[in-house]
Amino acid sequence: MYDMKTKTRILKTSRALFNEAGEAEQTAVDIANELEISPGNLYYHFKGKDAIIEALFDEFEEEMRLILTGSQGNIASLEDVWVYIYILLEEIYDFRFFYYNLGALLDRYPGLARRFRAIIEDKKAAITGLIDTLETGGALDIPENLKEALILQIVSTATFWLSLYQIEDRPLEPASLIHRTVYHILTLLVPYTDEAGFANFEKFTDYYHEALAETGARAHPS
Amino acid sequence: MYDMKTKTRILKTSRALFNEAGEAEQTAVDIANELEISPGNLYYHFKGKDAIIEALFDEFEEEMRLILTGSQGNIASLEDVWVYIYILLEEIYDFRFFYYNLGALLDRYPGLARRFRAIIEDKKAAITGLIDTLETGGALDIPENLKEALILQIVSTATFWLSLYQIEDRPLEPASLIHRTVYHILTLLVPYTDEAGFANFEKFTDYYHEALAETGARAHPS
DNA sequence: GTCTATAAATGGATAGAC
DNA sequence: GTCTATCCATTTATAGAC
Repeated sequence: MYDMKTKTRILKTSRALFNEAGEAEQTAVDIANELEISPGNLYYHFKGKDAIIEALFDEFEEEMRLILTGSQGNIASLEDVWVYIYILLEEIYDFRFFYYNLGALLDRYPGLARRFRAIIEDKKAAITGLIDTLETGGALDIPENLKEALILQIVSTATFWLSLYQIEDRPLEPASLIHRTVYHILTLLVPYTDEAGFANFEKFTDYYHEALAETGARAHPS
Repeated sequence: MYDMKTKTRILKTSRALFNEAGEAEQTAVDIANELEISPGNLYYHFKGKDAIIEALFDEFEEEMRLILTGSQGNIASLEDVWVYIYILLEEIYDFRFFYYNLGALLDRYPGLARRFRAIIEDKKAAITGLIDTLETGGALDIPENLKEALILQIVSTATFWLSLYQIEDRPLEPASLIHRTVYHILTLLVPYTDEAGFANFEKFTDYYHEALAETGARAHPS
């Protein structure tokens, strides 16, 4: 931390602060205090909180693009889907403050709205590609008139899962949270798998419950 | 409008303002201006914006409870489900500003968070009851190990649908928006219906496309 | 109940010394 | 690059007259 450039430290600390305590709650001065630098110094590096958020979005956008436009050609089974979705959700978790405040944020920074929309489109394309691959490989068979809605459903879940857990307010470890959501998404595909795929899914169910148990959470509220 | 008590007018106008331009953007003075009363007068009736929001939530909570805990015993077909979900989403639409800013809002008013969570629980119970009724009637058959996830999926969609369309940013008439979402939710049930149910669903598909056409929107982006 | 006027508080932003 | 000091703008909130 000590050898980082101030500009880098500002981004790192801001992100942590936003994720933990909410973006809307943090002022420029708060960030400066957390870093133990003066507000003046902060403003020397970034023209206010807006500029910091834009820079953070740059980072987020780049990493999302890497995941979403990377080759999904080698995904052949539900196991592979599991891993892929896990990685996607993990990345979202690292920038979760964007998702907590989405509405307010896109209102305040219209430039971001356009770019965020583009990420959603990439997500849609990635999921579509993934499903097509699975269908070609014979692991899945989805009626044509349901496919579009199913894809939208998956994209939607992969976008708003954090909001749902935020409301539920049962604090879960990040890993459980993500496991649970991946499980949830795979659930959507199960009706369209063959017998083998269904058997596989049962395995995932076990894995999911184990993962929850490991981190001290429970699959079902008491 | 002229014969309404000022207190009522404040609530009515605030809600409209919040829904149209975002809650975070409106100050107490903005609301007073819109009503053409003085800020002092506004503060006489409500101890600031917080008090207004709480009063609006009171209204929302009551109407949601009426819908969610009302008798769903007479729901026997997918058609009935369609109507029921439509009414639910319509109510949410009337208080949509709560949903745009959900994260920030629940952070700012922790008291609201508890109550909002209770509404989600009611939603979950209502959907569960509805599905049980359909299963008893023979219209649906859902594998036991998928049921919980399916219910959560429906609740989640019925909560975050507006956020999704907000991002998509294709301004739709409220009616199309709601139609589309109901269609979307029913899609989740289709894999578990019998042949008759599936045929019925095709009819809904047509209805859905007609509804979109009527309001000048398109089912698919060009 | 409603107004005008004004105080108090907060957060955003910059100038100038080091 | 970094600090201190300060200013400006916005929003909240209240006092006191009508």
